[in-house]
Amino acid sequence: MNQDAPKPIPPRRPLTLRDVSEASGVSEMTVSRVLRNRGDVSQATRERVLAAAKRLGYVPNKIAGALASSRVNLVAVVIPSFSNMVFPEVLMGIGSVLDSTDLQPVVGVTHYKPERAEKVLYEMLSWRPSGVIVAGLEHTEAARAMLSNAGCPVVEIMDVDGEPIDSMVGISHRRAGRMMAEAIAGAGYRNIGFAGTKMPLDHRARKRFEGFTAALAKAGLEVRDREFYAGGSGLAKGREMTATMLERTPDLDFIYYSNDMIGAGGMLHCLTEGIDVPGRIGLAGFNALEMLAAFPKKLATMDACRREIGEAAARIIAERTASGDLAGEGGGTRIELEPVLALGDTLKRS
Amino acid sequence: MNQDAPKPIPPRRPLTLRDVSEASGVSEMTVSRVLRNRGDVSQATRERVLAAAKRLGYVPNKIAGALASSRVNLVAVVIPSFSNMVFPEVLMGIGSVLDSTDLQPVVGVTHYKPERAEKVLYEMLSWRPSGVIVAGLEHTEAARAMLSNAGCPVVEIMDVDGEPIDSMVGISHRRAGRMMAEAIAGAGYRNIGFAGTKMPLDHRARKRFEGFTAALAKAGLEVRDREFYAGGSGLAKGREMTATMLERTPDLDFIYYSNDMIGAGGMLHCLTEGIDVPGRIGLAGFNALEMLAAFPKKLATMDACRREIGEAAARIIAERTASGDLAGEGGGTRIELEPVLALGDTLKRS
DNA sequence: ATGAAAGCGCTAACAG
DNA sequence: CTGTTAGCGCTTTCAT
Repeated sequence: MNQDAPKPIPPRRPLTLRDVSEASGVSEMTVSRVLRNRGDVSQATRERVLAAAKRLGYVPNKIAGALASSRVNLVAVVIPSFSNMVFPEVLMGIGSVLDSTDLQPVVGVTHYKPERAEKVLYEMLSWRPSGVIVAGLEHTEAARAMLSNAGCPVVEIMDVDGEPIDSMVGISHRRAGRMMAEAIAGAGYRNIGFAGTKMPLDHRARKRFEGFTAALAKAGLEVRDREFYAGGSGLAKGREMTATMLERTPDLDFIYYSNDMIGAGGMLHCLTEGIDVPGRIGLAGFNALEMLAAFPKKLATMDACRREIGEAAARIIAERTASGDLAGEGGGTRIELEPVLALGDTLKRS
Repeated sequence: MNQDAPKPIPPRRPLTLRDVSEASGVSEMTVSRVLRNRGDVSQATRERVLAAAKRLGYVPNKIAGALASSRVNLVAVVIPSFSNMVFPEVLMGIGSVLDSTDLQPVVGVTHYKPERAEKVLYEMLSWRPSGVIVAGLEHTEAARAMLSNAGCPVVEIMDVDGEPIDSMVGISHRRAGRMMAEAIAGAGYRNIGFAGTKMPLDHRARKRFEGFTAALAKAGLEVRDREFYAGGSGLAKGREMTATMLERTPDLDFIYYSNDMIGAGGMLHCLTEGIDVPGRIGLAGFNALEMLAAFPKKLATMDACRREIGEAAARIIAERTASGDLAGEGGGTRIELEPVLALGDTLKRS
């Protein structure tokens, strides 16, 4: 074997800076500088070190680095679920912004359970992240205490109906519900049903519903029928629920769905049953899933600005991290995005 | 204010074990023992410590803990994308298994770019995770080197057409493509088209296509037309591509789609255009998305066992971590799952 | 059952 | 430009 081209030797124990130092004949400190592109190092030394590190297959130990520097390039992201497309889209927004920094998102999932949220948060904060992005404004007392003392920027996302701990980015779900109710009532629908998820802990869905009923009340209307589901495919459930409601309350002339998946399912039901939409019955969902564009009829919906929310939240963390403003001296940023109504083909123009 | 119920004082600097030690009058070491449920500590001391920790709002510093113990409860998960439902489902499988351990998944996304995969991997390995789960068997040389030397269990998932570095869990995409081709040819279709994503780096899609064409060839057939797309909503793209192909090659009697979203789009196109499916033309997708169940017609598809793959991979990591078998003395586990064909309503029974 | 001492692998701060 | 010296906050190990 050619001695001038030594093969990397698979290490038994993880390599340390010291190994690279010895292999390159340069002090640990200088190796550290080269590897982090910090300070002035001569081109010659730099190359020697890089060559040695590469040949050995050295991967720095961020744990030690983080402990020594008390800097951690992790951003904790706490979301309730992966299952519908809404949070993946928020994550994509976060990722697209953080990709151009050296920050890295770390995701924790709570399944809409406050006690899990507490645990996930505790776990993540114990890694001393550079920032926290958490869905929603409602937290247990313990979670709120942890967030207040996190010692890093905290951005609560999705919702702006409440007081943030630090910063918040989102839409007003009450307003979203209200806007939809006004559009529906304004278009002349009178016998309105609601289909949603069986989730007392989905505060945003609850707020939309509250805004919805409040605005209906103002128009002298109330929800004529409602149906809730848990688990399973949204699309299929939407079909079932729609069938159920139309049978139970035949004179319904509108159904407001708490998300686009069940809304699209309801629309499919009407299409296959030959029910005239939006004449005989109008339909609307929530989220503005891209998917809707492909259906024969476009469901009325409302854009929740998911990607933008992720981007804005990540930007807040990135900026505060860059400026070293850990405590949020500025008093925290508040960004309310505008949910945009899309009438589509399932809500009569008023 | 009641002096017996002192309020937690928001700390300027993160609290340390020492703070809890001083507040409780117990040595740091004992505090550490209590907080980790390790060793014997008297009930009285335990309570004092717990009370102090809670009152102060102490959150342990895992960075220091990990450095001292060289134990990290993180599992690195490297996936190409969040955008379709396939990887979120894998993540749910992983999560469901790790939730009952003290391991925590950390997700990195590569966007199907080898150079990003390398960077993400380097970044994650530098946190010395307890295990790595990475999608696919194809890696750059550098990535392969890092994985080989990771010093922890490495599970390559989704695909089994190749040699794993350590363990692998997945299906054979070549075989999946072959099975579908056999079903299609067996049902009597002869003018077969293919619609897929413009992704030379999606090796699994490529392997399915290879298996597909190989099996067609064996039946004396070849792909009559093909169409590729990039980006955008799958559903909408599926419609467009289908329209395009049917115009260009009117005698097509089957289209095989590389995923269910575009397949469902194609099906919607046929439904709205009144094209007889599966008589005039047959359709099939891939993934067995739950969503398909809600459409008026069920698309023929193949289950890629996404959730099961996630679960099995997580189980391998969890077991190896529990048994301390970091190096994979057992030689690595190989699990090939069986993709299940679902004919649905869009592929004639043979 | 509890404590004291010695690092884990790296980086900040300072010295040359 | 490069090296030296102290820790970072915790856990391991060994006393007591």
